[in-house]
Amino acid sequence: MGTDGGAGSDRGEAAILTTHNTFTKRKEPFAPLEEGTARLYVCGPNLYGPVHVGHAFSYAFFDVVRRYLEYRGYRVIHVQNFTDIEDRIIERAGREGRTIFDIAREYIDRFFQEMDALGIRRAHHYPRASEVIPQIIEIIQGLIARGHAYAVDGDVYYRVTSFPRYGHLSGRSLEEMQAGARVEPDPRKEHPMDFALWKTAKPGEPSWPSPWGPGRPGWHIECSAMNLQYLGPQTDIHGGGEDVIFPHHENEIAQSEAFTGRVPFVRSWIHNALMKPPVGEEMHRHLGNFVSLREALAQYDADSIRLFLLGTHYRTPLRWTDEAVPAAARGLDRLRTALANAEDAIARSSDQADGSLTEAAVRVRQVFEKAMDDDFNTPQALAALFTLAGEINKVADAVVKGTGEGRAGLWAATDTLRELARVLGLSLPRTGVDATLRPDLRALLVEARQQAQDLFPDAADGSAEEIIQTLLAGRQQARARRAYALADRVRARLGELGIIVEDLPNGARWRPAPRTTDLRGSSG
RNA sequence: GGCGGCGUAGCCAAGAGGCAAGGCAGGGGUCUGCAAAACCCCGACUCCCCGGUUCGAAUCCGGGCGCCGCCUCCA
Repeated sequence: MGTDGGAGSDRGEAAILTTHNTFTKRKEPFAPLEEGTARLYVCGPNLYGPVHVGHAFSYAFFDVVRRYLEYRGYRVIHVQNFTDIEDRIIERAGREGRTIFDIAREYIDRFFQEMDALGIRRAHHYPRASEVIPQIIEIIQGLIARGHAYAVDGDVYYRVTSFPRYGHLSGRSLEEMQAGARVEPDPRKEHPMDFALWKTAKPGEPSWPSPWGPGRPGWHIECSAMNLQYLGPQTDIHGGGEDVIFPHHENEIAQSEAFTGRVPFVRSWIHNALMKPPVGEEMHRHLGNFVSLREALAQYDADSIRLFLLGTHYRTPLRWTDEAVPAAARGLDRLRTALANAEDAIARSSDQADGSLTEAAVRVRQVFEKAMDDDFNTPQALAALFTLAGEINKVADAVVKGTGEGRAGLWAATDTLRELARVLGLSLPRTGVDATLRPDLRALLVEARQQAQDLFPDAADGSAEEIIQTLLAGRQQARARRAYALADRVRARLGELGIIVEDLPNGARWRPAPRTTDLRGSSG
């Protein structure tokens, strides 16, 4: 077995991926139920409002989990739910005179737009609670039949005392939970910790017909139904923020295992730590102190945000601040610059071999894999990338100075850097300029032509990139004539537009400045 | 009250018995018309504090101090 697509089979290493399992509180070797296939379920958002950077952290991390599993040769089946039936959405719908489906549609559209922008690969299935009502009813009926649930006045509750392992995931016993209970127990419940599987409809609320009368599902049951529907009775990895360990995931285990009889429901529970807001300790949508993903994307580019998010291990809390994120953006610039330096050096390098850099690429890949194998240690993996960038720069520097060569090694190293960065979801785009800058660039060109028409041809129809190239070419001639004032002025003006110009021995190079503020905003 | 976690350089952050990764910021130097980038050199005599175990502890044990999460909806 393991000859086709097993873990790391194409890497020749018998490395073992270990993941921290919340259920056992230990790191365990990743061993999927089905050889070569990884079933991944990630708890998705409640659609009552926009997602914030904390959600982005969770989804970006699990995106990396998926990418790494695929890098390791697994076929991944990735499912993420949308909660479109829940108290807050219903409340909001009532307040705004809309349907819950209307609200859900708005935020699903927005969700995809923002996730795409962040470079998060789409899951294979995005079931919504409202789409699995028949499966939910079937599960509830099964639970009643097996004595794990009971109906009262149109509500159905899960009987926690019927499930001996209840509390294991969150590490507490029924007695402990009762001691800390902060809500008045519903007298109709057999046990205070019994939770709702089905809620009878209140006037004006959306409802579905059921054997217990019109009503709607409780929150936890949707995920049990979706798992069963899309991944089967057992899943390899089930993830989410650590705030949903209890009661959500605890209840999922109780429902799913009691219904299917298959244990464990999930082989490895993975929970990310929560992100803190710039000020305060908890970032919550209902507290109103969150940084929305939309705001974040307006201010920073996707790679910078990802680099920031992955710079802390996923089980360590991190804080979104106006110092830390720009610092990550500048760090990202170092990675991009290394690639640009390598390309520049390759262009002027003639020989074929450079053993040291080729070896460095192999070594860095090993370090990267070792880090990722150890419970997705992205900070260490990132450090490996920076090490490789440094090695690339050294060789590129030597090539430029004429003291070294290394075309083959530079190729190998840049390929490796790009490939491993992609596993972390970093796209490291070569360049690229905001198309909305074109009018400003045009104006700058017109201004330059007024100074020296012979140096700057009128690129009236050119794209933003072409205008930049025209400006740089003219500037180069100006420099050749020692017209430094003009050359420096063009460079400074480009700088104001977020275009950094670097004069290299063989010509000028440009790149977008690390985006640490909203260039379109008032601060720019 | 119960369960769990955290405290490492100016900032962010890995490491979990054997010379304290990496990034950002900072200082000096090389290169450059200048700038930028890159390269070279420099930074915790020490990992919240106090004890203990050990040849050896940031890492293990005990006790403090400070901060936080969950126990109710939350990624």
